Amino acid sequence: MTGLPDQLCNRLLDKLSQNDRNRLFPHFKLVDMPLGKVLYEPGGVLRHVYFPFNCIVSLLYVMENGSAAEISVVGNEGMIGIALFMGGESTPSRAIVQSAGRAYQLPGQILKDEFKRNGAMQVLLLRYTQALITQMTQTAVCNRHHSVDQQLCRWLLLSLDRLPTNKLSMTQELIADMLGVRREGVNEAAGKLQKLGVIRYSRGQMTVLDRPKLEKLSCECYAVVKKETDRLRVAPSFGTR
Amino acid sequence: MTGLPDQLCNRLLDKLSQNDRNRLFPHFKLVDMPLGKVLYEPGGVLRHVYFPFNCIVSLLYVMENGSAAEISVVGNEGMIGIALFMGGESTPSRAIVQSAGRAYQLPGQILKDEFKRNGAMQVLLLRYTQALITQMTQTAVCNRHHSVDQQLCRWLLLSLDRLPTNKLSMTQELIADMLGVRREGVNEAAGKLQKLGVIRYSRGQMTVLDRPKLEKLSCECYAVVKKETDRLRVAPSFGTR
DNA sequence: ATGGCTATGTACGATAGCGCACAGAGGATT
DNA sequence: AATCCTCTGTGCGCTATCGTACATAGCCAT
Repeated sequence: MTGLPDQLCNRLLDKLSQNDRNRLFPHFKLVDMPLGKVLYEPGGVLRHVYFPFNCIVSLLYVMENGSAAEISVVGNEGMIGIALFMGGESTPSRAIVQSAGRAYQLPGQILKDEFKRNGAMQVLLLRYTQALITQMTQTAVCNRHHSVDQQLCRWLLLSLDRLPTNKLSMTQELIADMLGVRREGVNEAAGKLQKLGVIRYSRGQMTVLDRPKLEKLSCECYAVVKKETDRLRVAPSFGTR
Repeated sequence: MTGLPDQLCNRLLDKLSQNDRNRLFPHFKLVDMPLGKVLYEPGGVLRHVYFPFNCIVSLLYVMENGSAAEISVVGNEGMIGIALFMGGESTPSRAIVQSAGRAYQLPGQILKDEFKRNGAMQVLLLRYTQALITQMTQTAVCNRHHSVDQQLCRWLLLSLDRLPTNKLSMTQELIADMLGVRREGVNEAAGKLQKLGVIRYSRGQMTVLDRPKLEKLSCECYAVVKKETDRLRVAPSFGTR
Protein backbone atom coordinates (compact mmCIF):
# COMPACT_ATOMS: atom_id res chain seq x y z
CA MET A 1 0.00 0.00 0.00
CA THR A 2 1.37 3.39 -0.91
CA GLY A 3 0.62 6.99 -0.29
CA LEU A 4 -1.18 7.15 3.02
CA PRO A 5 -2.15 10.69 3.94
CA ASP A 6 0.04 12.80 6.18
CA GLN A 7 -2.70 12.97 8.72
CA LEU A 8 -3.75 9.45 9.54
CA CYS A 9 -6.06 10.38 12.35
CA ASN A 10 -4.54 7.83 14.59
CA ARG A 11 -2.96 10.02 17.19
CA LEU A 12 -0.09 7.65 17.84
CA LEU A 13 0.92 7.36 14.22
CA ASP A 14 0.43 11.06 13.64
CA LYS A 15 3.28 11.72 16.00
CA LEU A 16 5.85 9.85 13.95
CA SER A 17 8.49 11.73 12.02
CA GLN A 18 8.51 11.71 8.22
CA ASN A 19 11.37 9.22 8.28
CA ASP A 20 9.51 6.78 10.47
CA ARG A 21 6.38 7.16 8.41
CA ASN A 22 8.13 6.46 5.16
CA ARG A 23 9.61 3.31 6.55
CA LEU A 24 6.42 1.99 8.08
CA PHE A 25 3.55 3.13 5.94
CA PRO A 26 4.05 0.72 3.07
CA HIS A 27 3.11 -2.03 5.50
CA PHE A 28 -0.11 -0.50 6.72
CA LYS A 29 -3.47 -1.61 5.51
CA LEU A 30 -6.71 0.21 6.19
CA VAL A 31 -9.26 -2.39 7.23
CA ASP A 32 -12.92 -2.40 8.18
CA MET A 33 -13.77 -3.07 11.79
CA PRO A 34 -17.36 -4.25 12.00
CA LEU A 35 -19.18 -4.26 15.31
CA GLY A 36 -18.46 -7.40 17.30
CA LYS A 37 -15.35 -8.39 15.35
CA VAL A 38 -12.93 -10.22 17.62
CA LEU A 39 -9.35 -9.08 17.12
CA TYR A 40 -7.86 -11.62 19.43
CA GLU A 41 -8.89 -14.28 21.87
CA PRO A 42 -7.32 -15.03 25.25
CA GLY A 43 -3.96 -16.69 24.78
CA GLY A 44 -4.13 -16.40 21.04
CA VAL A 45 -1.18 -15.31 18.93
CA LEU A 46 -1.33 -11.80 17.59
CA ARG A 47 -0.71 -11.79 13.88
CA HIS A 48 -1.49 -8.13 13.50
CA VAL A 49 -1.76 -5.02 15.55
CA TYR A 50 -4.39 -2.36 14.93
CA PHE A 51 -4.30 1.39 15.13
CA PRO A 52 -7.93 2.53 15.29
CA PHE A 53 -8.91 5.32 12.97
CA ASN A 54 -12.52 5.93 13.92
CA CYS A 55 -13.53 2.73 15.67
CA ILE A 56 -13.50 1.72 19.33
CA VAL A 57 -12.16 -1.56 20.59
CA SER A 58 -12.83 -2.99 24.01
CA LEU A 59 -10.38 -5.13 25.89
CA LEU A 60 -12.35 -7.40 28.10
CA TYR A 61 -11.86 -10.42 30.22
CA VAL A 62 -14.35 -13.23 29.98
CA MET A 63 -14.64 -15.44 33.02
CA GLU A 64 -15.11 -19.16 33.28
CA ASN A 65 -18.81 -18.75 33.91
CA GLY A 66 -19.21 -16.56 30.86
CA SER A 67 -19.70 -13.21 32.52
CA ALA A 68 -17.30 -10.53 31.43
CA ALA A 69 -15.80 -7.21 32.37
CA GLU A 70 -14.29 -4.52 30.26
CA ILE A 71 -10.75 -3.69 31.22
CA SER A 72 -10.09 -0.77 28.96
CA VAL A 73 -11.17 0.84 25.77
CA VAL A 74 -9.02 1.81 22.81
CA GLY A 75 -9.75 4.42 20.18
CA ASN A 76 -7.66 6.47 17.80
CA GLU A 77 -5.39 7.48 20.65
CA GLY A 78 -3.94 4.00 20.87
CA MET A 79 -3.18 0.58 19.56
CA ILE A 80 -4.45 -2.94 20.01
CA GLY A 81 -1.83 -5.59 20.59
CA ILE A 82 0.63 -4.24 23.11
CA ALA A 83 1.46 -7.78 24.24
CA LEU A 84 3.52 -8.14 21.08
CA PHE A 85 6.16 -5.63 22.01
CA MET A 86 5.84 -6.26 25.71
CA GLY A 87 7.23 -9.67 25.00
CA GLY A 88 4.37 -11.87 26.08
CA GLU A 89 2.94 -12.34 22.59
CA SER A 90 -0.52 -12.92 24.02
CA THR A 91 -2.77 -11.87 26.87
CA PRO A 92 -5.54 -13.60 28.79
CA SER A 93 -8.09 -11.07 27.53
CA ARG A 94 -10.20 -10.58 24.45
CA ALA A 95 -10.29 -7.62 22.08
CA ILE A 96 -13.60 -6.91 20.43
CA VAL A 97 -14.88 -4.06 18.28
CA GLN A 98 -17.35 -2.08 20.28
CA SER A 99 -18.04 0.65 17.77
CA ALA A 100 -17.67 -0.03 14.07
CA GLY A 101 -15.23 1.87 11.91
CA ARG A 102 -11.82 1.43 10.40
CA ALA A 103 -8.32 0.80 11.62
CA TYR A 104 -4.80 0.61 10.29
CA GLN A 105 -3.55 -2.90 10.38
CA LEU A 106 0.13 -3.73 10.66
CA PRO A 107 1.76 -7.16 10.64
CA GLY A 108 2.95 -8.03 14.11
CA GLN A 109 6.50 -8.73 13.05
CA ILE A 110 6.86 -5.30 11.49
CA LEU A 111 5.76 -3.70 14.71
CA LYS A 112 8.13 -5.79 16.76
CA ASP A 113 11.02 -4.89 14.49
CA GLU A 114 10.11 -1.24 14.66
CA PHE A 115 9.91 -1.38 18.43
CA LYS A 116 13.34 -2.89 18.62
CA ARG A 117 14.83 -0.02 16.68
CA ASN A 118 14.68 1.83 19.98
CA GLY A 119 13.34 4.96 18.34
CA ALA A 120 10.36 7.26 18.53
CA MET A 121 7.85 4.49 18.03
CA GLN A 122 9.11 2.68 21.09
CA VAL A 123 8.73 5.77 23.22
CA LEU A 124 5.25 6.43 21.89
CA LEU A 125 4.09 2.89 22.43
CA LEU A 126 5.44 2.71 25.95
CA ARG A 127 3.85 5.97 26.96
CA TYR A 128 0.60 4.81 25.48
CA THR A 129 0.89 1.57 27.40
CA GLN A 130 1.25 3.48 30.58
CA ALA A 131 -1.92 5.39 29.81
CA LEU A 132 -3.60 2.07 29.22
CA ILE A 133 -2.38 0.84 32.57
CA THR A 134 -3.93 3.87 34.21
CA GLN A 135 -7.21 3.04 32.58
CA MET A 136 -7.02 -0.52 33.83
CA THR A 137 -6.21 0.42 37.39
CA GLN A 138 -8.97 2.98 37.40
CA THR A 139 -11.37 0.35 36.14
CA ALA A 140 -10.41 -1.80 39.09
CA VAL A 141 -11.01 1.04 41.52
CA CYS A 142 -14.27 1.97 39.87
CA ASN A 143 -15.52 -1.60 39.98
CA ARG A 144 -14.84 -1.67 43.66
CA HIS A 145 -16.23 1.61 44.84
CA HIS A 146 -18.67 3.21 42.46
CA SER A 147 -22.32 2.72 41.61
CA VAL A 148 -23.62 1.50 38.30
CA ASP A 149 -24.97 4.99 37.67
CA GLN A 150 -21.54 6.51 38.02
CA GLN A 151 -19.87 3.82 36.02
CA LEU A 152 -22.26 4.27 33.14
CA CYS A 153 -21.33 7.95 33.05
CA ARG A 154 -17.65 7.15 33.06
CA TRP A 155 -18.11 4.61 30.32
CA LEU A 156 -20.12 6.96 28.14
CA LEU A 157 -17.50 9.66 28.51
CA LEU A 158 -14.62 7.36 27.66
CA SER A 159 -16.48 6.19 24.57
CA LEU A 160 -17.49 9.67 23.58
CA ASP A 161 -13.88 10.84 23.68
CA ARG A 162 -13.09 8.25 21.07
CA LEU A 163 -15.92 9.01 18.68
CA PRO A 164 -16.38 11.78 16.14
CA THR A 165 -20.03 12.27 17.09
CA ASN A 166 -22.09 12.31 20.26
CA LYS A 167 -24.02 9.26 19.13
CA LEU A 168 -23.35 5.74 20.32
CA SER A 169 -24.67 2.66 18.55
CA MET A 170 -24.97 0.36 21.51
CA THR A 171 -27.76 -1.60 23.08
CA GLN A 172 -28.12 -1.52 26.82
CA GLU A 173 -27.43 -5.21 26.80
CA LEU A 174 -23.99 -4.64 25.28
CA ILE A 175 -23.18 -1.84 27.65
CA ALA A 176 -24.14 -4.12 30.52
CA ASP A 177 -21.73 -6.76 29.24
CA MET A 178 -18.96 -4.21 29.10
CA LEU A 179 -19.58 -2.95 32.60
CA GLY A 180 -20.09 -6.46 33.85
CA VAL A 181 -23.51 -5.69 35.30
CA ARG A 182 -27.09 -6.64 34.49
CA ARG A 183 -28.91 -5.14 31.58
CA GLU A 184 -31.64 -4.07 33.98
CA GLY A 185 -29.10 -2.11 35.95
CA VAL A 186 -27.99 -0.23 32.86
CA ASN A 187 -31.59 0.33 31.92
CA GLU A 188 -32.35 1.95 35.22
CA ALA A 189 -29.23 4.09 35.15
CA ALA A 190 -29.88 5.14 31.55
CA GLY A 191 -33.47 5.91 32.43
CA LYS A 192 -32.33 8.30 35.13
CA LEU A 193 -29.93 10.02 32.76
CA GLN A 194 -32.67 10.40 30.17
CA LYS A 195 -35.05 11.90 32.70
CA LEU A 196 -32.36 14.39 33.57
CA GLY A 197 -32.02 15.30 29.91
CA VAL A 198 -28.40 14.15 29.81
CA ILE A 199 -28.92 11.49 27.16
CA ARG A 200 -31.60 10.28 24.81
CA TYR A 201 -31.82 6.75 23.54
CA SER A 202 -33.92 4.25 21.67
CA ARG A 203 -33.27 0.80 20.34
CA GLY A 204 -29.52 0.72 20.23
CA GLN A 205 -28.93 4.41 19.62
CA MET A 206 -27.77 6.61 22.45
CA THR A 207 -27.19 10.33 22.07
CA VAL A 208 -25.41 12.43 24.64
CA LEU A 209 -27.17 15.78 24.97
CA ASP A 210 -25.48 17.36 27.97
CA ARG A 211 -21.89 16.40 28.31
CA PRO A 212 -20.97 18.75 31.16
CA LYS A 213 -23.73 17.28 33.25
CA LEU A 214 -22.55 13.80 32.38
CA GLU A 215 -19.10 14.68 33.66
CA LYS A 216 -20.60 15.99 36.85
CA LEU A 217 -22.54 12.79 37.43
CA SER A 218 -19.54 10.58 36.72
CA CYS A 219 -17.18 9.43 39.40
CA GLU A 220 -13.68 10.83 39.58
CA CYS A 221 -12.37 7.89 37.58
CA TYR A 222 -13.09 9.47 34.24
CA ALA A 223 -11.18 12.62 35.05
CA VAL A 224 -8.21 10.66 36.35
CA VAL A 225 -7.96 8.60 33.20
CA LYS A 226 -8.49 11.57 30.93
CA LYS A 227 -5.89 13.67 32.67
CA GLU A 228 -3.30 10.92 32.63
CA THR A 229 -4.00 10.01 29.02
CA ASP A 230 -3.56 13.62 27.98
CA ARG A 231 -0.42 14.01 30.03
CA LEU A 232 1.15 10.95 28.48
CA ARG A 233 0.20 12.00 24.99
CA VAL A 234 2.24 15.17 24.83
CA ALA A 235 5.32 14.52 22.74
CA PRO A 236 8.27 13.55 24.89
CA SER A 237 11.66 14.98 24.01
CA PHE A 238 12.70 12.68 21.18
CA GLY A 239 15.46 14.54 19.50
CA THR A 240 14.57 12.44 16.46
CA ARG A 241 12.12 14.73 14.82
CA MET B 1 28.77 -0.90 46.77
CA THR B 2 30.79 -3.85 45.71
CA GLY B 3 30.52 -7.55 45.72
CA LEU B 4 26.85 -8.39 45.72
CA PRO B 5 26.18 -12.09 45.77
CA ASP B 6 25.57 -14.02 42.59
CA GLN B 7 22.15 -14.96 43.78
CA LEU B 8 20.36 -11.76 44.68
CA CYS B 9 17.05 -13.39 45.29
CA ASN B 10 15.28 -10.90 43.20
CA ARG B 11 14.11 -13.02 40.37
CA LEU B 12 14.37 -10.27 37.80
CA LEU B 13 17.93 -9.39 38.64
CA ASP B 14 18.89 -13.02 38.94
CA LYS B 15 18.21 -13.43 35.25
CA LEU B 16 20.81 -10.92 34.15
CA SER B 17 24.01 -12.05 32.53
CA GLN B 18 27.34 -11.58 34.28
CA ASN B 19 28.10 -8.66 32.01
CA ASP B 20 24.93 -6.86 32.90
CA ARG B 21 25.41 -7.58 36.55
CA ASN B 22 28.91 -6.20 36.60
CA ARG B 23 27.76 -3.00 35.00
CA LEU B 24 24.76 -2.47 37.25
CA PHE B 25 25.59 -3.88 40.63
CA PRO B 26 27.90 -1.12 41.80
CA HIS B 27 24.85 1.14 41.81
CA PHE B 28 22.63 -1.08 43.89
CA LYS B 29 22.01 -0.45 47.52
CA LEU B 30 20.33 -2.90 49.85
CA VAL B 31 17.80 -0.93 51.90
CA ASP B 32 15.35 -1.70 54.67
CA MET B 33 11.69 -1.63 53.81
CA PRO B 34 9.70 -1.14 57.00
CA LEU B 35 5.99 -1.82 57.08
CA GLY B 36 3.99 1.15 55.86
CA LYS B 37 6.89 2.90 54.15
CA VAL B 38 5.63 4.89 51.17
CA LEU B 39 7.86 4.48 48.13
CA TYR B 40 6.02 6.98 46.03
CA GLU B 41 2.94 9.14 46.10
CA PRO B 42 0.53 9.76 43.24
CA GLY B 43 2.11 12.04 40.69
CA GLY B 44 5.39 12.15 42.53
CA VAL B 45 8.74 11.87 40.81
CA LEU B 46 10.48 8.54 41.17
CA ARG B 47 14.02 9.06 42.36
CA HIS B 48 14.67 5.38 42.82
CA VAL B 49 13.32 2.07 41.74
CA TYR B 50 13.19 -0.92 44.05
CA PHE B 51 13.75 -4.60 43.46
CA PRO B 52 12.21 -6.39 46.45
CA PHE B 53 14.31 -9.04 48.06
CA ASN B 54 12.01 -10.41 50.74
CA CYS B 55 9.43 -7.66 51.15
CA ILE B 56 6.05 -7.08 49.55
CA VAL B 57 4.94 -3.77 48.16
CA SER B 58 1.37 -2.88 47.30
CA LEU B 59 0.41 -0.54 44.53
CA LEU B 60 -2.81 1.07 45.50
CA TYR B 61 -5.00 3.85 44.41
CA VAL B 62 -6.41 6.19 47.02
CA MET B 63 -9.61 7.96 46.11
CA GLU B 64 -10.71 11.49 46.81
CA ASN B 65 -12.80 10.35 49.74
CA GLY B 66 -9.89 8.46 51.25
CA SER B 67 -10.97 4.92 50.54
CA ALA B 68 -8.48 2.83 48.65
CA ALA B 69 -8.04 -0.23 46.51
CA GLU B 70 -5.02 -2.35 45.87
CA ILE B 71 -4.17 -2.59 42.22
CA SER B 72 -1.37 -5.08 42.36
CA VAL B 73 1.25 -6.50 44.61
CA VAL B 74 4.99 -6.73 43.99
CA GLY B 75 7.45 -9.13 45.54
CA ASN B 76 10.83 -10.47 44.59
CA GLU B 77 9.50 -11.36 41.16
CA GLY B 78 9.34 -7.73 40.17
CA MET B 79 10.20 -4.11 40.51
CA ILE B 80 8.60 -0.92 41.80
CA GLY B 81 8.75 2.08 39.53
CA ILE B 82 7.88 0.91 36.04
CA ALA B 83 6.61 4.39 35.18
CA LEU B 84 10.22 5.46 34.88
CA PHE B 85 11.02 3.38 31.86
CA MET B 86 7.52 3.54 30.48
CA GLY B 87 8.15 7.22 29.98
CA GLY B 88 5.52 8.71 32.23
CA GLU B 89 7.89 9.32 35.14
CA SER B 90 5.00 9.09 37.59
CA THR B 91 1.69 7.32 38.12
CA PRO B 92 -1.53 8.28 39.87
CA SER B 93 -1.10 5.50 42.41
CA ARG B 94 0.77 4.96 45.64
CA ALA B 95 3.35 2.32 46.49
CA ILE B 96 3.48 1.20 50.09
CA VAL B 97 5.33 -1.56 51.90
CA GLN B 98 2.83 -4.19 52.91
CA SER B 99 5.24 -6.70 54.37
CA ALA B 100 8.51 -5.54 55.84
CA GLY B 101 11.84 -6.73 54.51
CA ARG B 102 14.59 -5.51 52.26
CA ALA B 103 14.95 -4.38 48.68
CA TYR B 104 17.64 -3.41 46.22
CA GLN B 105 17.46 0.26 45.48
CA LEU B 106 18.70 1.69 42.22
CA PRO B 107 18.82 5.35 41.16
CA GLY B 108 16.11 6.03 38.61
CA GLN B 109 18.49 7.48 36.06
CA ILE B 110 20.65 4.36 36.10
CA LEU B 111 17.61 2.23 35.38
CA LYS B 112 16.47 4.48 32.57
CA ASP B 113 19.91 4.36 30.99
CA GLU B 114 20.02 0.62 31.31
CA PHE B 115 16.60 0.30 29.77
CA LYS B 116 17.66 2.38 26.81
CA ARG B 117 20.56 0.04 26.10
CA ASN B 118 17.92 -2.13 24.49
CA GLY B 119 19.34 -5.26 26.07
CA ALA B 120 18.28 -8.07 28.35
CA MET B 121 17.11 -5.76 31.10
CA GLN B 122 14.66 -4.09 28.76
CA VAL B 123 13.18 -7.41 27.76
CA LEU B 124 12.93 -8.55 31.37
CA LEU B 125 11.29 -5.36 32.53
CA LEU B 126 8.77 -5.32 29.73
CA ARG B 127 7.78 -8.90 30.30
CA TYR B 128 7.43 -8.21 33.98
CA THR B 129 5.29 -5.20 33.19
CA GLN B 130 2.99 -7.36 31.17
CA ALA B 131 2.61 -9.71 34.11
CA LEU B 132 1.79 -6.70 36.24
CA ILE B 133 -0.84 -5.66 33.73
CA THR B 134 -2.42 -9.08 34.00
CA GLN B 135 -2.58 -8.70 37.72
CA MET B 136 -4.24 -5.32 37.37
CA THR B 137 -6.84 -6.47 34.90
CA GLN B 138 -7.62 -9.46 37.04
CA THR B 139 -8.04 -7.20 40.03
CA ALA B 140 -10.60 -5.25 38.04
CA VAL B 141 -12.46 -8.42 37.13
CA CYS B 142 -12.30 -9.73 40.68
CA ASN B 143 -13.60 -6.48 42.11
CA ARG B 144 -16.54 -6.69 39.81
CA HIS B 145 -17.59 -10.30 40.12
CA HIS B 146 -16.27 -12.05 43.19
CA SER B 147 -17.21 -12.13 46.84
CA VAL B 148 -15.10 -10.81 49.66
CA ASP B 149 -14.53 -14.41 50.73
CA GLN B 150 -13.04 -15.31 47.39
CA GLN B 151 -11.03 -12.15 47.16
CA LEU B 152 -9.48 -12.71 50.53
CA CYS B 153 -8.31 -16.12 49.34
CA ARG B 154 -6.85 -14.66 46.19
CA TRP B 155 -5.11 -11.96 48.17
CA LEU B 156 -3.65 -14.39 50.67
CA LEU B 157 -2.33 -16.59 47.90
CA LEU B 158 -0.73 -13.71 46.03
CA SER B 159 0.95 -12.58 49.21
CA LEU B 160 2.02 -16.06 50.17
CA ASP B 161 3.73 -16.54 46.82
CA ARG B 162 5.90 -13.57 47.63
CA LEU B 163 6.88 -14.58 51.14
CA PRO B 164 9.43 -17.09 52.42
CA THR B 165 7.05 -18.36 55.12
CA ASN B 166 3.37 -19.13 55.44
CA LYS B 167 2.97 -16.38 58.01
CA LEU B 168 1.58 -12.96 57.27
CA SER B 169 2.00 -10.00 59.60
CA MET B 170 -1.16 -8.14 58.75
CA THR B 171 -4.12 -6.90 60.72
CA GLN B 172 -7.55 -7.45 59.27
CA GLU B 173 -7.89 -3.71 59.10
CA LEU B 174 -4.94 -3.47 56.74
CA ILE B 175 -6.17 -6.32 54.59
CA ALA B 176 -9.51 -4.58 54.36
CA ASP B 177 -7.81 -1.42 53.15
CA MET B 178 -6.01 -3.39 50.49
CA LEU B 179 -9.12 -5.10 49.25
CA GLY B 180 -11.09 -1.90 49.52
CA VAL B 181 -13.72 -3.46 51.76
CA ARG B 182 -14.76 -3.10 55.39
CA ARG B 183 -12.73 -4.59 58.18
CA GLU B 184 -15.84 -6.41 59.34
CA GLY B 185 -16.11 -8.06 55.98
CA VAL B 186 -12.56 -9.33 56.22
CA ASN B 187 -13.22 -10.45 59.76
CA GLU B 188 -16.17 -12.54 58.69
CA ALA B 189 -14.34 -14.04 55.75
CA ALA B 190 -11.29 -14.80 57.86
CA GLY B 191 -13.51 -16.32 60.51
CA LYS B 192 -14.94 -18.73 57.98
CA LEU B 193 -11.48 -19.71 56.79
CA GLN B 194 -10.34 -20.29 60.34
CA LYS B 195 -13.35 -22.45 61.08
CA LEU B 196 -12.48 -24.51 58.03
CA GLY B 197 -8.95 -24.93 59.34
CA VAL B 198 -7.46 -23.13 56.35
CA ILE B 199 -5.85 -20.35 58.34
CA ARG B 200 -5.18 -19.41 61.91
CA TYR B 201 -4.80 -15.88 63.11
CA SER B 202 -4.56 -13.62 66.09
CA ARG B 203 -3.73 -9.99 66.51
CA GLY B 204 -1.99 -9.21 63.30
CA GLN B 205 -0.53 -12.63 62.65
CA MET B 206 -2.09 -14.86 60.07
CA THR B 207 -0.83 -18.34 59.30
CA VAL B 208 -1.91 -20.35 56.31
CA LEU B 209 -2.38 -23.97 57.32
CA ASP B 210 -3.98 -25.54 54.28
CA ARG B 211 -2.87 -23.95 51.09
CA PRO B 212 -4.54 -26.38 48.69
CA LYS B 213 -7.88 -25.69 50.32
CA LEU B 214 -7.21 -21.98 50.07
CA GLU B 215 -6.67 -22.34 46.35
CA LYS B 216 -9.89 -24.23 46.02
CA LEU B 217 -11.84 -21.54 47.84
CA SER B 218 -10.29 -18.77 45.79
CA CYS B 219 -11.81 -17.49 42.59
CA GLU B 220 -10.17 -18.25 39.28
CA CYS B 221 -8.37 -14.91 39.38
CA TYR B 222 -5.45 -16.21 41.40
CA ALA B 223 -4.76 -19.04 38.99
CA VAL B 224 -4.96 -16.73 35.99
CA VAL B 225 -2.45 -14.32 37.47
CA LYS B 226 -0.15 -17.08 38.65
CA LYS B 227 -0.14 -18.85 35.33
CA GLU B 228 0.54 -15.69 33.38
CA THR B 229 3.23 -14.52 35.78
CA ASP B 230 5.00 -17.86 35.46
CA ARG B 231 4.65 -17.89 31.71
CA LEU B 232 6.15 -14.44 31.40
CA ARG B 233 8.99 -15.27 33.73
CA VAL B 234 10.61 -17.98 31.68
CA ALA B 235 13.70 -16.59 30.06
CA PRO B 236 12.99 -15.31 26.58
CA SER B 237 15.57 -16.02 23.90
CA PHE B 238 18.10 -13.29 24.53
CA GLY B 239 21.17 -14.51 22.81
CA THR B 240 23.01 -12.26 25.26
CA ARG B 241 23.71 -14.72 27.96
C1' DA C 1 -51.38 -6.54 8.60
C1' DT C 2 -49.54 -10.04 10.87
C1' DG C 3 -46.27 -12.44 13.25
C1' DG C 4 -41.84 -12.62 15.15
C1' DC C 5 -37.71 -10.83 16.93
C1' DT C 6 -35.06 -7.62 19.47
C1' DA C 7 -34.75 -3.89 22.67
C1' DT C 8 -36.55 -1.73 26.54
C1' DG C 9 -39.37 -1.21 30.87
C1' DT C 10 -40.78 -2.82 35.41
C1' DA C 11 -41.57 -5.45 39.41
C1' DC C 12 -40.16 -8.29 43.47
C1' DG C 13 -37.89 -11.19 46.64
C1' DA C 14 -33.12 -12.53 47.88
C1' DT C 15 -28.58 -11.28 49.30
C1' DA C 16 -24.06 -9.30 49.80
C1' DG C 17 -21.89 -5.70 51.46
C1' DC C 18 -22.11 -1.17 53.97
C1' DG C 19 -22.20 2.01 58.02
C1' DC C 20 -22.51 2.14 62.62
C1' DA C 21 -22.30 0.78 67.31
C1' DC C 22 -20.47 -1.56 70.83
C1' DA C 23 -18.52 -5.56 73.29
C1' DG C 24 -14.73 -8.60 74.42
C1' DA C 25 -9.83 -9.94 74.36
C1' DG C 26 -4.98 -9.95 73.98
C1' DG C 27 -0.65 -7.26 74.71
C1' DA C 28 1.89 -3.56 76.22
C1' DT C 29 2.72 0.19 79.75
C1' DT C 30 2.86 2.08 83.94
C1' DA D 1 -2.44 -5.18 89.26
C1' DA D 2 -4.52 -1.70 86.90
C1' DT D 3 -4.82 0.79 82.68
C1' DC D 4 -4.80 1.61 77.99
C1' DC D 5 -4.76 0.63 73.30
C1' DT D 6 -5.12 -2.19 69.43
C1' DC D 7 -7.24 -5.93 67.30
C1' DT D 8 -11.05 -8.87 66.83
C1' DG D 9 -16.02 -10.36 67.20
C1' DT D 10 -20.91 -9.51 66.51
C1' DG D 11 -25.30 -7.52 65.74
C1' DC D 12 -28.65 -4.59 63.09
C1' DG D 13 -30.88 -1.83 59.84
C1' DC D 14 -30.00 0.02 55.11
C1' DT D 15 -29.07 0.01 50.25
C1' DA D 16 -27.41 -1.48 45.85
C1' DT D 17 -27.33 -4.96 43.03
C1' DC D 18 -28.70 -9.53 41.57
C1' DG D 19 -31.73 -13.16 39.58
C1' DT D 20 -35.84 -13.97 37.67
C1' DA D 21 -39.98 -13.18 35.44
C1' DC D 22 -42.84 -10.99 32.48
C1' DA D 23 -44.81 -6.96 29.89
C1' DT D 24 -44.59 -3.56 26.24
C1' DA D 25 -42.80 -1.38 22.23
C1' DG D 26 -40.34 -0.61 17.93
C1' DC D 27 -38.77 -2.68 13.73
C1' DC D 28 -38.46 -6.20 10.03
C1' DA D 29 -39.95 -9.83 6.95
C1' DT D 30 -43.30 -12.26 5.06
